[in-house]
Amino acid sequence: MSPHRSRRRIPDATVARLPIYLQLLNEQLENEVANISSDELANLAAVNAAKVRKDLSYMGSYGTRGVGYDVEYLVYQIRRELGLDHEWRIVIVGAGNLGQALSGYGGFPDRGYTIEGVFDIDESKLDHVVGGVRVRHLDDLAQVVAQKDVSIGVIATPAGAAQDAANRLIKSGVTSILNFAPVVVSAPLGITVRRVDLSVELQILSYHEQRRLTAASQLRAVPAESSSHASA
Amino acid sequence: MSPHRSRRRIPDATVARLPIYLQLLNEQLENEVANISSDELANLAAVNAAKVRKDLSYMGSYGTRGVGYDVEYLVYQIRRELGLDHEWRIVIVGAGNLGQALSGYGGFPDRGYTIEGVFDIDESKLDHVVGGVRVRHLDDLAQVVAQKDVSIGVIATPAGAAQDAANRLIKSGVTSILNFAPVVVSAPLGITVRRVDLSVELQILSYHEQRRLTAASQLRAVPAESSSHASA
DNA sequence: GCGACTTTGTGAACGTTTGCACGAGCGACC
DNA sequence: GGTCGCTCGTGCAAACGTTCACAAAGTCGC
Repeated sequence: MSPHRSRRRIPDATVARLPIYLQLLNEQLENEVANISSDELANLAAVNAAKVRKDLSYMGSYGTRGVGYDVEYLVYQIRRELGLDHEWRIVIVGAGNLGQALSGYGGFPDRGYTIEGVFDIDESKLDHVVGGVRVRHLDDLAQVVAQKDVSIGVIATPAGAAQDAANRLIKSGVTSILNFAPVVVSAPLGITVRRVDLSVELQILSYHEQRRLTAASQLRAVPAESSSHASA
Repeated sequence: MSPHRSRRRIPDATVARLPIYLQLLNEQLENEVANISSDELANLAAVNAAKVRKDLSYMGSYGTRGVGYDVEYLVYQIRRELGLDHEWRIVIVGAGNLGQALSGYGGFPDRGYTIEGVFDIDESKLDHVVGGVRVRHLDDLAQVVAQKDVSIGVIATPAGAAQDAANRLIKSGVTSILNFAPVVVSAPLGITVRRVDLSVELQILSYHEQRRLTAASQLRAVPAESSSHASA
């Protein structure tokens, strides 16, 4: 079977960078750039060139020495490795501001994610159309998940409703959950849960900002340590 | 001056976890839990207890052996370390779905972030009130930043407008930027930029999902490797 | 005040990630 | 077809992060 699937395991740190490379490479394609060196890509992504090469080498990717990488082929390879070469069907629970922002987020359909439904329990939100999808009652979740064979659920509810949303998603048969609510939801083994808290990033940012301020006021006249972090 | 500021540098990995501990501890406070052990906190955060202790020890925190940590004091310490013990004034550029979601995001004011303005160039969005703040024209950005002494800018524009937004923010005097647009924005040294791409997380999730699927179909009858990742 | 028990704080071992440095392969040009 | 210059792929060492394991330091009951 599958002659070229799933090679050696790719390090988590690398997996986290692949989507960024992918995006940058897509931009290059739009600008009709056919070829790119690890050094150029590294500059775009604000990382080290050796890291780029090592990351790409995990995919068994072949660049050409003396030349660089074929952008189109690289895009193809990264997409395949991330599983973006087939369609992912997702549902969003919570049709508030965040749920609406996510439904309308262009990055999703672009990358092969189809939003099969947006759900809420608030009567006043039902039947509104957000991002081209009609908001349905949460009670219809299981049916849609089963019928459309949805494997990923996105939680965009307030904190208090997140665990319930997770339970319903899991019961419906979803196996991966992306949780935007600012709580830790628990799930049985075998369910992958990732958490994104918008305010966490802000807190990390203000930590660095604060650090810079106190450093500046304490170590006056000492040259500032290198700042300008980029990417996450 | 300042008898107890800025001790040894805290590892990035720890800084990224502190906001999560903080949130969990706040929940405990609401439930009138006055004391917590590293083991309990570790369970809540889905991490290892030794990691919790080490993380907390970087702050010079003192738990009590045989008892645990005083929740309230821990909250105080983490807040101070993250710089949440004073007010941060932020502005949001982009009043689309995401900008609105962010303005309305409860987690911000809760943690000492004040939204001083939401800006857009789309005439049709001006003067709408989102999250209690009136949308103003981007041309007013510099004035507000200067007047209110804003130090953090959030970019919630479409990809194409992000770099311009960043330039304007930097020119206005903002020193830290949180970028939600799916592009890498460049900034001079000394400006801290963090990037959050909502679709990156989804791609990491689908990578794992895909991996699980192919593993299941290839290594049938081999017990599944431990899954259920938690947190980011 | 003492012994049993609990939980912290941290040294040391281990694993992962990064970055350097350099050999190897490719294209271009003479 | 040989030489030169460029860029990949990767072994290795250093940096960083995680986990174990245990002494130290506390509580509690008697």
